[in-house]
Amino acid sequence: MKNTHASPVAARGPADHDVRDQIVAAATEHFSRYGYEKTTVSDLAKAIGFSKAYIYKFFESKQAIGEMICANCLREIEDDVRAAVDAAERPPEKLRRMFKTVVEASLRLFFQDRKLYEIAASAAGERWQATVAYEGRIQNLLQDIVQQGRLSGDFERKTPLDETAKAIYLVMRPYLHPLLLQYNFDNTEEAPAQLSSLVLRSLSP
Amino acid sequence: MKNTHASPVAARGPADHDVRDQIVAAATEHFSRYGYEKTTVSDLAKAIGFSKAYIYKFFESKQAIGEMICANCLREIEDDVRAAVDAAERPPEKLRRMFKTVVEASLRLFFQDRKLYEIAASAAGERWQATVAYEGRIQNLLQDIVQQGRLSGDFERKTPLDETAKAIYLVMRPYLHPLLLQYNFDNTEEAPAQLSSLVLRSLSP
DNA sequence: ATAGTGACCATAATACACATTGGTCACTCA
DNA sequence: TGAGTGACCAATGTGTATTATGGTCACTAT
Repeated sequence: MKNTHASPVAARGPADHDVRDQIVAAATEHFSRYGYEKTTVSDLAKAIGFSKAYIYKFFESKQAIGEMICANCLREIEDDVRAAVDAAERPPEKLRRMFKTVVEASLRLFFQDRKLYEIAASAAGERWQATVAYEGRIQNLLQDIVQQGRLSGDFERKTPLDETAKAIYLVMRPYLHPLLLQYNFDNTEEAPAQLSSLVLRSLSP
Repeated sequence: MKNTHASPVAARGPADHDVRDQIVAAATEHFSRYGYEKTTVSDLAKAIGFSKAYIYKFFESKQAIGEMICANCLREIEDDVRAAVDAAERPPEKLRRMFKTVVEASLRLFFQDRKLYEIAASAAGERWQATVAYEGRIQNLLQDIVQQGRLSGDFERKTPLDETAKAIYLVMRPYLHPLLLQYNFDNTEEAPAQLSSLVLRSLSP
């Protein structure tokens, strides 16, 4: 069953409830083992020992469950990236690490949890909230790094900050957007380094 | 009928023959009106008043015909781009024009001859020779511009030429690769200008 | 009121018989 | 000899009847 439309997604029922967590746990398990499409809501219901109808007390739709799982995946990537960025001293190195790590983490998700990657990919294709938000946060992170670099004197200050950040984001996008990454496998080896270098050259004061 | 494999494509029979041209003409007509998939080889045969079998004296496969048409489309884009590049005086402006024109021309193909665009897209997805060659030529054009810029003193000379050209190509790729362009519609307005600026900043001596 | 469900519906997925299509080859006719 | 073809095959695509699935709701038991 297809799910082609853009998505305002809302949770439903008690936000903090044991059953909600059970559902998420079961969904993570099933989605990653059998895939999003092949898992039915009834499967999840069976797994937690409740009826299908009860699940809909907590989630508005199957997609909403998918969003949750997808958001978790993306958050893991994001955590990796933030850790890598924090670990680096100076902004230029932060930027390099960010690019490198986001590609590595995305690829790891792709090859290790391919089934979960499929969710992320279709989420990106259908513009689920989870990915839109993720992209926004990555963009912010990027802007922060550029800003830091300006303050530290590592980066130029003439170009408008948001424009610069946006442009850099456009450079990275093909490698962090799950749907696009697929088409860039050939370049995942060298692209992060080469593009980081290019971007850093463009940032030099 | 699907065509999923990579493609060594060869022409067949007499290279320069009236019937070959007729086939190409009929294919251009039919592909752009009804689409590649919906056009059968028999349709083309009927259109030129020969039997289907005769067509295979000139083309190894239906895909080979598609490649021909696709190559023509890509050549049109390329011609546009080269014209725009030639019209610009200095290398920085050449680069700006190149980026802008390749996006415009690709979008024009997309909206004007959507059916032909579909060929280009699947050609890109399946790595037909036509697109591989096209990408290669674009990459060369890019390298030429960078080289000119170095000679004229507009661009820096420290970074290895091929590496620089490759990196810039990676920046442009999402907008000239027909398959990828689809995912970047949101950015086709500002991306060429913003990314050109970024690239040019990275090239400044 | 709260926790939980079976029965139900519209739509989407599947399965399968049947029709098309890409591609080949032995063949004809001039 | 070479331009041109009808008949044929395996494989893919298509129409359709059937099943499975997402989602809702009135309802029960506590």
